[in-house]
Amino acid sequence: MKTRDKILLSSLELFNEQGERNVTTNHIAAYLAISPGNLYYHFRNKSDIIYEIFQEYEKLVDYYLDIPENRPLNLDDMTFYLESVFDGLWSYRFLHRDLENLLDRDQRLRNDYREFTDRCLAAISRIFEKLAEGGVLEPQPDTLRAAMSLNVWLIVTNWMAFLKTAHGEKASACLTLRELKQGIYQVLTLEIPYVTPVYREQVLELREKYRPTMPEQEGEREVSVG
Amino acid sequence: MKTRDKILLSSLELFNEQGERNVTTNHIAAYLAISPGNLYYHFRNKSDIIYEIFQEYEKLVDYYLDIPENRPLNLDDMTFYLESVFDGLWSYRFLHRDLENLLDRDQRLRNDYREFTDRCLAAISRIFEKLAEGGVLEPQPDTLRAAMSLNVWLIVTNWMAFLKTAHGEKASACLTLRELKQGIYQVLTLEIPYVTPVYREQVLELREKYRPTMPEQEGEREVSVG
DNA sequence: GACTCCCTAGAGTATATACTCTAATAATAC
DNA sequence: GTATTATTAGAGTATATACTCTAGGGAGTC
Repeated sequence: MKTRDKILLSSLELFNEQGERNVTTNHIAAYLAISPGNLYYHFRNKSDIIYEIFQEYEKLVDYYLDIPENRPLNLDDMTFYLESVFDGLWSYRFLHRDLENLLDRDQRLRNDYREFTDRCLAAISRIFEKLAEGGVLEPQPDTLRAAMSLNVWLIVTNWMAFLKTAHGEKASACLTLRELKQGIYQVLTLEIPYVTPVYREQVLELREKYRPTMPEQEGEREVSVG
Repeated sequence: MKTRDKILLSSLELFNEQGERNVTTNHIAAYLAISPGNLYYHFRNKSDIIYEIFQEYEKLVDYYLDIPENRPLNLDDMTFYLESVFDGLWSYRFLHRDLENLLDRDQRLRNDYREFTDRCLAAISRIFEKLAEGGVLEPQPDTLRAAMSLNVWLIVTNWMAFLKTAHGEKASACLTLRELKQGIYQVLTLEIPYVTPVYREQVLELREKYRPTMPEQEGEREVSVG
């Protein structure tokens, strides 16, 4: 693998594990056993590394959120979207951790992220619309659907932060993809009232699959996640 | 005012405006026109300042979220809770910005925050319960109510972050309390399906008050907030 | 061999940041 | 007044971090 790609890959890995703030360019170089000079030969600065990783993330999510125009959506589609989005979040989880600081430091990123958000919100809304076409959800007026989509976005993008802050320990390491996907339970909770009677049972069943299992057997404490 | 209190006050102000990461102890001292030595005479380190500010925040929110046990809750109560909570968020908004890093750097804060979250979630759930008693909301099973409360928490605590990232410009400064309170619109959106028919109209009316006004007259772009 | 181009090493730098140390000054107690 | 304590100034430090600069190796081409 090319050094440049190694840098991107390792940066992502380190950022995800330790947070961007705690990973310096020198750390990345040391981790790869290359010199700082080498790293800076491939990237002008740290921001450029982050920006490039963000672009990968953007591509991935855009790919996931591609919505077929020729047919309505069903429950399987919804499951796929939810699973995919949380997979993406997991793979690039550092981005949503220190987002505000990242955006403050890089205007390109700020603009791109804003547009990215808009695209995602539009996609979520469109998914709701097509789920209604497919008879899974009750149809809703545009404004309500938009507000709901925004709520979904808020839950999806911040579920991980909640998990990390709700943990007692450092939590950076001990978070799992499985836990993350309990966010799907939360999203489905939001949707329940809008599910058509025909699909109600199925959705509730699907939701159960993501129900948080009380994690700590020590009986110490439980996050009251329902 | 005592120097110690001035430090706390100015720190809060600077943290809110520029983010904790961007405000050094030297900045705080310079802002107050005191020496670094003086600052460190009053506080052992930066973490202690943050921790003390957090404790104020905790007290404030705990005070707001005190729930009368002798009567059910009505719509005015709900409005009060929402308004108060967003006021509190506004006053201490830096805390929710870089929370993960703050918690990583201070174990006390981590523990306290975890308990704080639990208390808030319990309070939200209790409010829903009492709103049901008051006939405002339909009663819900415990698990659903818990999951809903968590969704409310996610929306409330992350609405500001969304606003900041959705803005095109640096946004640190140009965010207003008024905009922040559009978060109430989002929370009420979540509650709509559970409002009893008797109160439906009133809640929708209340919600309208917080509807985001399309902000930029330049016709440039609009955050699709419904 | 010499030239070029891509890549790499590694010492080095400017700046920042959290924090320390000493000495002096103001406030208070006796 | 004097002793004691609380407060303050301000220079200074250790460490970190993002980044630079120079020198050179290796591979391909002529």
